[in-house]
Amino acid sequence: MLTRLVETLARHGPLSPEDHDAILSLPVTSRRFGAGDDLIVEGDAPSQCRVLESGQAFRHRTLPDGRRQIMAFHVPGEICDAEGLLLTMDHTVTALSACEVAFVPHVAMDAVLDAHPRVMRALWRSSLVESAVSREWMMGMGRRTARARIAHLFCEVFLRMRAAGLVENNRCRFPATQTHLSDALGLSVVHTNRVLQELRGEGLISFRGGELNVLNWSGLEAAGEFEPGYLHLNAKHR
Amino acid sequence: MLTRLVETLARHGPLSPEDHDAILSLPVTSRRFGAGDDLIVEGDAPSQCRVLESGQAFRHRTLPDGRRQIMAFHVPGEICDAEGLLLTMDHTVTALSACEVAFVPHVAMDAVLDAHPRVMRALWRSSLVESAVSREWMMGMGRRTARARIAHLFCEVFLRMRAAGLVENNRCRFPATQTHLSDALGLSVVHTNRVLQELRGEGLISFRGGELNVLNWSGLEAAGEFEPGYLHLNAKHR
DNA sequence: CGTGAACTTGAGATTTCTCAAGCGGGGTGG
DNA sequence: CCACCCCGCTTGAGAAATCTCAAGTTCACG
Repeated sequence: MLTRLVETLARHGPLSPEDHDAILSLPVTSRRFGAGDDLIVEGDAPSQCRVLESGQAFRHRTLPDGRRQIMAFHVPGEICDAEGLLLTMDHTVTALSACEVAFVPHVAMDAVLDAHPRVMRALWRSSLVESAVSREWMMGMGRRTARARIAHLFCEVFLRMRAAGLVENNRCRFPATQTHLSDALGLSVVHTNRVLQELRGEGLISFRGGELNVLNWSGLEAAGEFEPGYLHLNAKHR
Repeated sequence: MLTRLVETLARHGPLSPEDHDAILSLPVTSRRFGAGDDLIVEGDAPSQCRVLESGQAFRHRTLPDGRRQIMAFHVPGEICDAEGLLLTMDHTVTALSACEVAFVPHVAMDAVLDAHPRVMRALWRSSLVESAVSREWMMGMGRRTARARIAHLFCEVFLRMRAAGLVENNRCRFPATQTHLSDALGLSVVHTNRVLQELRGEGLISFRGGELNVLNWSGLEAAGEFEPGYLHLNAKHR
């Protein structure tokens, strides 16, 4: 069941065969969600972990008057409410596309984590990488132009999807609307739309039908001032 | 030595007496830094943890052309390079004020973490709270006005300093310059200055001589659309 | 008393926003 | 099978927040 999760965790730290087995024998129930369904909402104190087996999701929070901020996108293989193990949810996670989600009871997860320090470390490391991604988003929202922010986001999603083995021919699924992009980047939809046209016009990307197609990687990287280090993708585990 | 760290970790999870002892008997060397000194810089793969025993610090990254983004402020008691245990540093941490920093070798720390799952969890939880703070900053930079962002930052620093026992008479140390504030909030110094005058003019705060004085808490909260939940300060551990 | 960093102020320039409206395709009820 | 509707995308145009440039002031410190 959780093979995708094992792959993801293994990318975050060396796991022994026993660690593998422990994860794979975790009790799981699987459930499907449609695009736009909430996987978990602000204020919840969950008793299960949600693992994204397939599909994409996003974290977000909405202010009373409707202003929304998207804080992260999730790619298959990731636990999208890991903080729920230790904290009450302070934001909502919603399906961006149709998703298959594996539910793992916290009690079982806790037992594995306490008995297998390497697994806990791997999960911890994955939260640390998420933090690094957040910081990079801050860099963008605080100090980059709309154009760079959009290009940067595309670079990031593309690389993370590739790491999950979900890029083919420089294409990957990314069914975000322009409203999603705007809310992720702190822009208005109108402006996002205009900048998107610019990027398309320059032949850097195509972005239609829920699919991102990178036509000119180095151009896109340059436009986004993108440096992949913060994703810690290939770093040997330390 | 590490009593402050123990306090901080204990706020993040129940620790047994043995856990306490394990932390307190960690080997430590202490060092002083002046304001503006780097505690650790981007690209480092440290072999020690840095614990802020006193003073404040901030995380930041600077783009080639000089645009700087501050991603977090640190308050005494926090480990300011916890991610260094598992990751190469992707940003720099610099002293905001004069600091006293305790250095703990990773080998020793690792041993304690593996032998004491509750300690690892507490440390992990503290990274998760840092993430929550990052998300709140994103909310601000993406969707709040300059005024709300500044007020919000003051609320946050004030509450975190209070949690560390460092507020007296509604005052706490916060020796950030207006340039620091600007770089943390994604604003220009000029604009920061003007908004600051506004907040002062309304009698919400005073902010001089490296000291923050909250004159009207509820007014400041309102101006910042501040809701303290994301700090997870009083939450019972889960 | 000189110097530099931090803070202030003025004023014009930009980016980005808001409001408003039109377009287009897919999905649905009649 | 068609008409309608809604959501997402696009465009236009004026408005607002914020930025940049430039210069002056203040204050702590040597």
